[in-house]
Amino acid sequence: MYTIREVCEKTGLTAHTLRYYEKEKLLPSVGRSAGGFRQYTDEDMETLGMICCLKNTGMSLQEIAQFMTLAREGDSTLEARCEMLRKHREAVLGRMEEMQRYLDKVTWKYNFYSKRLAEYRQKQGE
Amino acid sequence: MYTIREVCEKTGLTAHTLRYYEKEKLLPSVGRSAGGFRQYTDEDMETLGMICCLKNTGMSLQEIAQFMTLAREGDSTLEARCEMLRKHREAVLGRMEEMQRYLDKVTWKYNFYSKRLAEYRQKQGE
DNA sequence: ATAAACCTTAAAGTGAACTCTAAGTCAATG
DNA sequence: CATTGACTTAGAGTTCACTTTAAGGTTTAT
Repeated sequence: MYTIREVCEKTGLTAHTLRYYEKEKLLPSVGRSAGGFRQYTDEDMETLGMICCLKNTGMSLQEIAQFMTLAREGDSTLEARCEMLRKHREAVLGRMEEMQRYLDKVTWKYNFYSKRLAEYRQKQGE
Repeated sequence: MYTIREVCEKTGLTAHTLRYYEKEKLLPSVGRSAGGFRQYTDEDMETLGMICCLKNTGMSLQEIAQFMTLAREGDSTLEARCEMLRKHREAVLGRMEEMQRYLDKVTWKYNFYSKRLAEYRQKQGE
């Protein structure tokens, strides 16, 4: 069991964000201590890992909430979830190819600027 | 010379967005026809290409505006621009490595779900 | 010459994802 | 047992990147 503070440290999310994710149904309702404090289980941590993975590959919180809601409904939603992951994986692959192309352009520009800068310094030194 | 419409078609940006970018100093002030309509030059198109490249690799519009403003100030800002590109390139590389790690996780999850789905269907069929 | 399509502006509105505030409760330490 | 600091809530506010609106001027086709 982890306190919200410990979960913040482990995930890099703020306490505000964790409560927000719970409100938005990304996480199931987290268990509470006698005093009403949140107590995150290892399973919650697993779910959070998946949330971060999906979020950081560009899935919207809304879609993540949808996925997580399906996950809580059991095996009858396996097909729908499988399909969501398939599509998402395709999207990520496409995004990475695009990024690679843009990266090449950034690299080219950087090299171009480096050369121009060297020339400029040459001229200044004369 | 291109009308705003032609530029929209070439870049995939809307006319609203193009005017917005100009207002935010991403583009220099674009030339106008007698009637006051924007006329984009090939140089403007080049700049737009760079803007899209930087934007699509995660640079904020604010930073792009900064970069473009420096570019208009001439060679004395070469060093600053070079440094911006170097840092941005690093960030993009880091982002891509992260994406790759997350992609592996998504792929793993997808395969896991596919297997579970096959098992589930097996059971249903019995 | 007039209608339809396209252009202009400033400014308000939108949606996503937080982020902060206020007012109060709980837990650990001197 | 009181104080300090972490936790609770609902709800308002912020930032980014557009996106739409309102009110009007321009161009092109008939």
